[in-house]
Amino acid sequence: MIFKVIYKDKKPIMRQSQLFTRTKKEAPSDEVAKNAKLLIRAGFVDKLQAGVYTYLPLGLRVLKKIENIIREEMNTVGGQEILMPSLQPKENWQTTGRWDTMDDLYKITDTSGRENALGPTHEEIVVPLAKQFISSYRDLPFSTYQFQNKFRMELRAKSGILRGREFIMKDMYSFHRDEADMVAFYEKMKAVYTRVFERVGIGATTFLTYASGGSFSKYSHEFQTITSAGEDFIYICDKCHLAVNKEIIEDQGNACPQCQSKDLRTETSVEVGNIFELKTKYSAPFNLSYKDEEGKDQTVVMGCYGIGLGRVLGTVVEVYGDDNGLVWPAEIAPFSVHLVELGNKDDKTVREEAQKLYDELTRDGVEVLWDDRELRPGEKFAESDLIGIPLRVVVSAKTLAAGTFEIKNRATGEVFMVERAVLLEQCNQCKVK
RNA sequence: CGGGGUGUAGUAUAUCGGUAGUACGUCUGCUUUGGGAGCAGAUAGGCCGAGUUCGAUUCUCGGCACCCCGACCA
Repeated sequence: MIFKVIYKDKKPIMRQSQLFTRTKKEAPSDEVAKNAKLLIRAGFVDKLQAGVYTYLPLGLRVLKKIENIIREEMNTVGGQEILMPSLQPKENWQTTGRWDTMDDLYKITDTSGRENALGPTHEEIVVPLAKQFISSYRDLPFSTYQFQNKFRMELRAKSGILRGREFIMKDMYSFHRDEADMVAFYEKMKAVYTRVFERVGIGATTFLTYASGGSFSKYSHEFQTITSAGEDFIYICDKCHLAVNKEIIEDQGNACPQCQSKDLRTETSVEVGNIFELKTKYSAPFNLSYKDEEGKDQTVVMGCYGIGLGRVLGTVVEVYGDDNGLVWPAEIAPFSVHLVELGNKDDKTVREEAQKLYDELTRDGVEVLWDDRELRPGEKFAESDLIGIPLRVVVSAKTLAAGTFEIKNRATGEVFMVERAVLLEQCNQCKVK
């Protein structure tokens, strides 16, 4: 009977009494990183071992929101989504030489003695793949991407979910006839990445960061988000909203590469995304080439573009989390509204009102987590703050008597009593389009 | 990988070379209901292995795990 009710609408469970996970009052004593403490306490993730995490229902919802934002943005530049395997033959890695040179490569041997790598990145797979479909300059350019679990044998996994041994990454690869075309695409990706981080909610604290390495444009680029949990140091030019890393400072003097200003401030930061001009580094060893207009063979020029989803999620927690718990930006919040019902066994009117509101909001497409449990108010409030949904709506005997609803903005802490019409408008505003 | 720290119940902790205690959680009952409640009862624990000892959770050695600093990080 219960199952019939739950699956009637083919929608995920959004009633908290049905959620199999639970929050904790205290974080595990060995966790220091804010993201790990809060995400574990709130029941968003579970640590299986160092650097290896399970995403629980609430955490997965956030991860999927981030994934969808990235997907939409990759599609704007014509990226075509695929999914490549984690299990990768040794031969591919020998072709590029990285079987022997990559220290953090997971190597596994099966019972027949066959050796494979667990993919830490996918150049070794995507290049032979592209080779099957590229023969002429007419086949270029194109780009393809995936969301996929990467494996890296970090000697020291750390900072909660910011540096894992297994993590989900969006990796995109672009294929071009020459460097000019690749660089043009690369420049587009800078804008695309900027938009991704804006939508995720960390636009103000994320900086395009110039690093050394890109010989064509003189620089390579990273996207760095300011947070005390960061492992990197960046030097920020607030005028241009960009930054340079330590290498550039050391090699080229401490000036902004755009406006030449020397008025730079230092911050610790996390690398949330990066873009690379691969050029022919991987296309050459695999002989990935095309015929130009004159029928001559030319080597394909490549770029690649990565974003670690878990790292982005963890960074958001580091940036916004407070003493009371998580605080989610609207676009990636697990739910838009936390409907907290302060009911009473003997009085069903609160339950009925909550049900009515829940039905109405969900019909409008608002994602609602409904706390329908019979617990004391303090516990429900504390837990609501911990979970960090942007808008909390309370339905109780008090609000019923007043003929209003109580709403609380998690980020600002502001509480208002509002009429039903205002409430519906507010809820619809924080709805994710 | 070098250095340091820590391993006691689901979580957080205490004590002790001599039968391991508390709080939260969970379960039962009653009370309570606007900021992680109260009473009563129940549940559940010494990372693994070796050594010293009459006896080890405690001391010693080894292993493993986790955390921190560093190195590393397409």
